[in-house]
Amino acid sequence: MSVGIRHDDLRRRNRAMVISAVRRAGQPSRTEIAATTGLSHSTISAISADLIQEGILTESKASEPTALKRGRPQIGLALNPEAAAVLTVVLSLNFLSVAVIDYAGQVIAEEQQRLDTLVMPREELIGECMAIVRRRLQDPDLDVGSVARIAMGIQGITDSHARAMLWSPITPLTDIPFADILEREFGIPATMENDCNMMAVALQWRDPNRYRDNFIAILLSHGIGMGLVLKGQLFTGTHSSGGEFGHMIHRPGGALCRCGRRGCVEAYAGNYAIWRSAMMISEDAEPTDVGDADMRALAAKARLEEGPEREAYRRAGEALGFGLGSLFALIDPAPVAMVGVSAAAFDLIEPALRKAIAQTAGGQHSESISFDTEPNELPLIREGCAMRALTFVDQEIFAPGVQARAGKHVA
Amino acid sequence: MSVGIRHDDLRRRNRAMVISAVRRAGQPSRTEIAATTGLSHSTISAISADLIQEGILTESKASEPTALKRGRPQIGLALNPEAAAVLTVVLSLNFLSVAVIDYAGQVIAEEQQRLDTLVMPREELIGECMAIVRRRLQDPDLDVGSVARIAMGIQGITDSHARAMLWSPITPLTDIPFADILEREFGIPATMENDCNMMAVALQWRDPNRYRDNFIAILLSHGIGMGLVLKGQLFTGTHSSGGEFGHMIHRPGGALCRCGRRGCVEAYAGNYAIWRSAMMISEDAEPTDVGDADMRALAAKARLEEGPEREAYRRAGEALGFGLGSLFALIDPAPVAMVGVSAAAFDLIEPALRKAIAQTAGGQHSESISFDTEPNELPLIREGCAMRALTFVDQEIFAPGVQARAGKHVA
DNA sequence: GGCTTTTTTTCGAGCCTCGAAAAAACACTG
DNA sequence: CAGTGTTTTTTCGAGGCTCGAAAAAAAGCC
Repeated sequence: MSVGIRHDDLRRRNRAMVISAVRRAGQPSRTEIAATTGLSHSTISAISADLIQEGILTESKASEPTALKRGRPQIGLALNPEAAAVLTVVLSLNFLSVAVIDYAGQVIAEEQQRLDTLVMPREELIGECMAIVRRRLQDPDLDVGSVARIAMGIQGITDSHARAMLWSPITPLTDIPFADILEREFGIPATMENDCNMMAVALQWRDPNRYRDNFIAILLSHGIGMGLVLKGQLFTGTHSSGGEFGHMIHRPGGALCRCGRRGCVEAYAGNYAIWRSAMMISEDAEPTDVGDADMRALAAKARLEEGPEREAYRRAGEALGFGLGSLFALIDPAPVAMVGVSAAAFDLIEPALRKAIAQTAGGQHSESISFDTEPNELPLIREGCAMRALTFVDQEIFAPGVQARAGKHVA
Repeated sequence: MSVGIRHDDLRRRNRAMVISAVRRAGQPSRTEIAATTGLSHSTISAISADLIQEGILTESKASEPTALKRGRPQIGLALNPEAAAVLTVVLSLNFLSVAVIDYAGQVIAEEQQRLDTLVMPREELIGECMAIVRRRLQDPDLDVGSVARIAMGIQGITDSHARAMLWSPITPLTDIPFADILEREFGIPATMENDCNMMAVALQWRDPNRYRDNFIAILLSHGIGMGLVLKGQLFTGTHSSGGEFGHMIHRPGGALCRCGRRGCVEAYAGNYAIWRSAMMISEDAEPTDVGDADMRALAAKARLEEGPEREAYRRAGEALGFGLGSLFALIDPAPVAMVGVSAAAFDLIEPALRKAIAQTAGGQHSESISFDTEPNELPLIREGCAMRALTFVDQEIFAPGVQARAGKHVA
């Protein structure tokens, strides 16, 4: 059962609330924070005084474009960029990218690198990841002590505690506990996040109006992934990162999927599946890697004329539509963001997708379901990792406060 | 954004925690409560003194079979049965059943009635429901003032706020706001709950070891319904009661479902679908009602010999298996309880079901997924309604406390 | 009957939030 | 430019809550 609320939890929670209000709103005044949190002005005043004194928040006087109003002007509160820093590591197919981000969310350094993820042996892959992180941490411009968190994102399945990569399409290797390895190597708390989950987190921050309580982010790439937010919270499985939308069964016993099973949504809508279908290769053929450029050429061809290419996208749309329909039967319809190379070909996918959804339980409001597309997943994943790490610092490091933290260290 | 924690929330939450600890544990001592809640002995002592003084809890001296131990014996705390009462109304096909339950969870009165739900006009159906409730409330043995909550359960789809029945297989009528009607009629707060959700709630109370954080209750009856508990919490859709497992798509464009669409899981696994298949009737045929006795006879025939009956159950198992597999792809595998008439025929369903699951993403641990069967859904639904209503009283009426409630009334 | 053990209550200290009032900081006005 | 009005922020005392330590209570044990 959930634990009771102790007296000191109260302050911790309300501090967390103030910090998150500032992170969300940009430069809210104390009065605005009081309004959104429902706490009294005196409480907000006391808490923000503490937070400023601890160097977590700053008063921003740079509110130049203030509308001239009577009365004492509001003082905007902002996150102090120097309060901390976080580091993001995004590992994708043949590509490794690292960024250092200040507490206010600005990128202050980054580094990228190509590497052959598909063939690298275990030690080498881990080694390269550690090396690039070490280079960034040794940057003389950076105060290493301020790096409070590392968030690593990867395509594939991670465990539900965000500690390890269990399986990934970008490497034959499995079960690499990246979070533990990073922590041991650098002594900085780390997590290993699923790419689609991070996309969802990023969308929530980018456009909180559209992506607030319930929405779906779908990665249309080599594989099909999903990040799901329900009731404002990231939905993860109980054992794994969950949301293996691509491996819902579209046609029992159907086309061969990369996962070895048959009839998965991905076996019709993944890049390799669209390619296989367009090239009139058997559905039983082993999945092959298809480059982004090839996919773009395929989409162009499909737009040009009727033919197997267009038919391939139609079938992808159908699979995605029935999959979404089944999902909507379970969770009610929600806005969908399509991300990845094939999202750029969403015009080819959409008609069949909508037609399929209309035939399912979720399709009652099929027209009202809205889709957004974003062809480039990498920036989203990094942004999601950054926000993940930053909110961790907010909630777990800064919210407890100095005396609480001091107490913990002693214990 | 979520609201800050005020000072008075603290007491409310901790009172709620103590009450729920007592409801869960039966007759825990103050020391046990302190251990499970993590609060100090002094706090538990203060809170329980209040609750006893308010007549919500009682000290139970009836701890006869206490193991003789040194030291001051523990005093068990129990719910005071007379603190309040709740009323459950379960409306199912041709059957209406009402029960009055005391605060400790014991049934103190009940009444049942047959009625032709399929053909009754709107006003008459509502009228019969109100009449049976009124009769129970007028029982001279009952203190009407103590009835604090009515929970109504129905087969079908309810809205996400548990206020109205949106659609049900037991009547052609739609959109009946039963909760509002009950509240207006009797002045007692009421809810309109989905049957499968209540089954899940009941299972959680009946066997908290097996059904704790993540599990699935599936109703195998005329239609196919599902109640889903994730992370210990009932999962409901954003608009409706959600979890329309029966209308996930099994075969795109396949058999005709009662809902008018094609290829739903229910169109292969609902009673009418099994019957249709066993009788070698076309998959395009309109669904017909099949009695429980007929279904039992069908199952007996299927057990006896190979033939279309056995094949029908096999196909039902396959549909359920692929549906569950897709579900498991999204939420990771969890224990499943099969409830309803066809759960008694689960021996006929299970082999094909397991075989299908094994071909899906969730099937990696296909053997480890365990199934339970319970042929009678009605007692479960009533029990779920009762617990729903009682925990509402716990959390929303008794937890705030008298002075808080007095304050509310004034405001 | 005194001692030990365990549970429960009591009591003062320390925090926290709140409301009211005061202070601060600005615009407007004549 | 001093006075007035307005809005934001801070200050201060009151009231509650939880906690730890100590005391009290209620048994068994010898």
